[in-house]
Amino acid sequence: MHTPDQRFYAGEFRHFIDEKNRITIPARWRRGDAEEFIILPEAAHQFLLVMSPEEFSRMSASAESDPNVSARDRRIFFRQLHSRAQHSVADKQGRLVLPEDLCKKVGLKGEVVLVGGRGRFEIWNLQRRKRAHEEETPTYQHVANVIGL
Amino acid sequence: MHTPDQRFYAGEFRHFIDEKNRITIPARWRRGDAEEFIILPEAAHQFLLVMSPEEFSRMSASAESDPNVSARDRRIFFRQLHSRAQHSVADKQGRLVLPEDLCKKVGLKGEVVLVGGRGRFEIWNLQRRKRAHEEETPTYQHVANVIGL
DNA sequence: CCATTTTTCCCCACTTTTAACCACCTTCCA
DNA sequence: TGGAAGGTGGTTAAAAGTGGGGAAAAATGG
Repeated sequence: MHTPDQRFYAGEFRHFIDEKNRITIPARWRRGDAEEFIILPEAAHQFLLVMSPEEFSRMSASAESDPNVSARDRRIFFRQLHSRAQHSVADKQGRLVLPEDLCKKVGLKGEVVLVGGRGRFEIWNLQRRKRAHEEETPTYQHVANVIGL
Repeated sequence: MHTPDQRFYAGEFRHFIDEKNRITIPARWRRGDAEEFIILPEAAHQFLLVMSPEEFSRMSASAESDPNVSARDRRIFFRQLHSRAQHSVADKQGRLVLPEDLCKKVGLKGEVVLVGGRGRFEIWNLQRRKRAHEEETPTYQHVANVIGL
């Protein structure tokens, strides 16, 4: 249930993107020096998705095999997917350089929120995150009730 | 029926959260040094839930497979779940640092109540716990009667 | 192909926060 | 009644987060 590269990002952190578009990855989320990441904007440009290359591969593989997607759609999807994704390596201080264009797309500047999500994490604009979180809360509470959390 | 990491927390303890948001885990509940825990607020922000990463995984797995939850709701649920949960490790004295924001959410400060509950335990605000306990007592007694306890 | 400008990235430095460690007091039990 | 264990408080050293300078690399233009 826990492969070696299977990361687990949990919690929420507020950090700053500096003048050089660098953002510190929470220390608890780091595994070692010069960690590699794939960065891509979420489909609706609501936030940035960050994950390891392995997680990216897993995600791609699952898209590859989904029976609900036609071969044609799949081809188009992968073309866009790989053009949107960017590769980045953390520096010795554990910071990631976020590509300027991706930041613009999802409205990232100054203080942002890093949100853990299993094998990946998200980077959100502060206000947008607040709104989305509030919108999702009723659903969360509903499911929590159902499963008896 | 008892896997190695399957814990059983029983009883109720009154402890103090200090200036640094540390709380001592009851000695009887400790298993070893540097024990790991996942901390998350209960859905209605009534108290904090504390459990081992294994217990957290089990709980996640049960949500994963529940047939009463739609795929969409499930996705939202997991997003929120992982953003709310925080990872923490006990120090050599058996104390846990509780994240400030989580304490605020459920109104924890100074003296609190630790309540055992199967594989996890709860941390309550004193008054709130008292009220909730009184409200739940009739139900408890009713069921106890039914099952002949 | 070389010179110049721009960008990237590596490293150092500072401040704040975290966590490791030590010390004390109280309680429980032999 | 003394020793050990449990709970709490505080000090100090380490780590985390942030900012910035300068070398290396890349892009640009003649």
